[in-house]
Amino acid sequence: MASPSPQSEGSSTPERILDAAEALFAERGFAGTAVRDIATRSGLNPASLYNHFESKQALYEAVLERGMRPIYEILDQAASPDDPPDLRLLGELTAHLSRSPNLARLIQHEALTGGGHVLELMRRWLQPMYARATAALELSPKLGDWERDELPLLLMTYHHLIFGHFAMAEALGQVLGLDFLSPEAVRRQTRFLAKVTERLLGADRSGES
Amino acid sequence: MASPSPQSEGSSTPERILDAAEALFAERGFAGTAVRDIATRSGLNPASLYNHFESKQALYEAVLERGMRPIYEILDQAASPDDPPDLRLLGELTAHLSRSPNLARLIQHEALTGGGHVLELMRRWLQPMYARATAALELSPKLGDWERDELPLLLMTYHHLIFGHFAMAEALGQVLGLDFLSPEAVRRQTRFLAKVTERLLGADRSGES
Amino acid sequence: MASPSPQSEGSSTPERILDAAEALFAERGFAGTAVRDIATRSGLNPASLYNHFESKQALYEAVLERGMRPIYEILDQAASPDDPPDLRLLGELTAHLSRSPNLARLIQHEALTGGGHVLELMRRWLQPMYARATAALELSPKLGDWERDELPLLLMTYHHLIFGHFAMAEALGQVLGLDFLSPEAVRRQTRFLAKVTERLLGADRSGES
Amino acid sequence: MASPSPQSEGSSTPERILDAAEALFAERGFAGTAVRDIATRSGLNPASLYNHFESKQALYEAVLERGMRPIYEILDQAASPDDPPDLRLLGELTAHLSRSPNLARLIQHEALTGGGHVLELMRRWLQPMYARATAALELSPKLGDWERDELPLLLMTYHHLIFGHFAMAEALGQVLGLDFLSPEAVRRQTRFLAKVTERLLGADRSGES
DNA sequence: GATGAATGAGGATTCATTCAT
DNA sequence: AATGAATGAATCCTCATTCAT
Repeated sequence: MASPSPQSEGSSTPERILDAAEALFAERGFAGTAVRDIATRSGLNPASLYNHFESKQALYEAVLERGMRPIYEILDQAASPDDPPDLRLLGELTAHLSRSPNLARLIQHEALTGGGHVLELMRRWLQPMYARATAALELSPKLGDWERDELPLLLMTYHHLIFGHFAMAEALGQVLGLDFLSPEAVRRQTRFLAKVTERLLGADRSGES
Repeated sequence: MASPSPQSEGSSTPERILDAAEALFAERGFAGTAVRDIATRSGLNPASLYNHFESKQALYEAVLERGMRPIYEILDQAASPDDPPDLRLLGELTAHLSRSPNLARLIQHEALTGGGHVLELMRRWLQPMYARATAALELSPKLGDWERDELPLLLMTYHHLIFGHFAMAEALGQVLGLDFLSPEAVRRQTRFLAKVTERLLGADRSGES
Repeated sequence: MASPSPQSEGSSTPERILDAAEALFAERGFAGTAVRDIATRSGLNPASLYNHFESKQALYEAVLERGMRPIYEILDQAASPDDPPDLRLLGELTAHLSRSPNLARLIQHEALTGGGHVLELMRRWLQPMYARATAALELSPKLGDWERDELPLLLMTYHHLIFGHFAMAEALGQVLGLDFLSPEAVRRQTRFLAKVTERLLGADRSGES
Repeated sequence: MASPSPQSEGSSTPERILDAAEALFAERGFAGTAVRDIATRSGLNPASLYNHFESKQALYEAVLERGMRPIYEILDQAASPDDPPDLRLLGELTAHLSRSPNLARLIQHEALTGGGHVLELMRRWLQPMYARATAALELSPKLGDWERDELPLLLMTYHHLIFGHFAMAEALGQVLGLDFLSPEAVRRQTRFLAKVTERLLGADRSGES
């Protein structure tokens, strides 16, 4: 059910474990993933895994931490008051997630099972993420015709278009017979995001973007 | 961890089981839900549950079946060549899901764990759903400036704005301190959808909406 | 390592489990006893055991509870201000423990590992036991030449002569090649206790015994 | 759960290990003690421990050996035909055990779990100990009114009053709110032993005390 | 002598499921 | 239709021990 992954050859043991865990947690969720499978995929005995991580839960959090850090950094540096919702930011996020779609699935799993043992992580990660995003949005030029209480909805829309998109990319791709992760598809999604942004927030309808 | 739900008092035993299962599957996913907890929440002994459903898997599918039928029907009757992506359809879906947000979470769980023992269900439910929606979209008047290969992206966007929205409503509501399920919030979301639709697909840029 | 015990045939399942557990806990202590061995000795699958007791710890406490109750009752009814430390009490305790020497070992295990997860039980059982015993002792006629702060030492002496004796009976019996549990040996120990009591607390040195 | 003990600073590594092991074995018994905890308490990695002792079992036996030697020597040199059961012997044992109460607990653990992998040790240590003690007792002057088959019972009594006393000192002290290990308490126990001996074996009933 | 990493065996416990009542 | 009791398989994790460094 889980054979040693080829990509993680030269890396350190903890990294191999994190890779294996990330893939399986993303695919099956926390409860659906057996420690034994993570171990097998890392080429280890399950017991060895506990030399590197204290528990399944701790491993899960390490996976999340490692995955979230770059996203956090992208959000951090992107507090610039540029173009509408910061097309550069959207582009970078899209690029990053297209490279590690597991991450998007992990985050969506988190969001779905919210109430449980991970709500703290949501508080720790998602909330500041939204705080920053809100701040960025408010600096955006043309918010004219959105009500203040529609802002969170706009934000969620972007959340869906980025995280939701890549979280469902693989599954939906299979069902629809498409590939949402090819470089071309990623370019298309980036272009799509720009177009959507232009229409939702963008330049005055009479002028150019 | 799971006490008998008050709302399902007068209903039949299978319905009480389905209610309990729906809530727990939505909250914790398939793997994260224990049959014993479903039984407890239904006021039953775990063994009794097997008088009504053949297995956990069968119960899960029954939950999905029961939940999906009304959605399927909404989609069915809404193949009318009306206004942009059929605002009435969007409104009905929104209304329905706001009443049973569990369903939205279930569907998103399905979408996330795609590969597994549920892919068949995705094929059975999601694919026709998308087929219908695509058909509906293509009948929409102003698709002028969207490329053909952007259509699935538009579709996904609507999927997110409907299913993703209500799937994350509870969790995100907690984190952001908002209530996305109040009647008022549902009205706002419906209005928001209309606005988004108007901008994405709607009225000629020179005319009115 | 543990074959179904013959003595516990007709009894109820929980009782069979308690019997098995008592024997093994007495022999090997809490940490040294495997749930699997208790199950085997009860003629059960380890999982079945959890239909009757919540955990190993809970089972252990049930064993202790069941074993302590009769002792507690003996102590209860023996608050009579009779002869020196109530020879009848000593006799009854001796008789009882000689019939279930496991109990004595269990109590000594408890006393030895004191600090741990069982200290609460010690507080619950041993302390009142000592309180009662102290009260009884103080009513004893000839305490003349014992200092007040020697009372606990006298108490401990009796604790040893009763509980310690039967706790070590089997092991020491093997080493010394004697049988401390035969009816005759029990009578001898009872006589011995009376003699010791006579000398330690008993009758005036000049008068009768 | 086990932090490096302060007292064993300057000592050699094997001694530090023996100290840690003695404390933990005394507290939790053999089965209840994890090699890892011994290592931690010795300030070592579990693996390092195996540079000094072949196995957990070997370490346990080394602890017992080290602890028993002085007792053995005390018993050895005390075969003198002095006063009733050799008050000096009792005093020395009491003094020694009050200084290392762990030892008393260890011995009682041994006595309790008799049947197992330690019975050989009992044979090796306890039996000669009793042999010597018996010899010593028989040289005692006033055994007049004890039957020959009561001798082992007298012996056990002394065993309890010495080993049992210090084995339970800490635990019982906590429950009763007393300190049985303070110098004063040790003096009191010594005095108590003398008094008991006087009454059980001592001076002619008609003469002086 | 010390250690980080590895492991097979076994630890307690939970799981979904069955069956006699 | 309901349940208490039973169970094999699997759960996460700890154990004592080994070995290359």
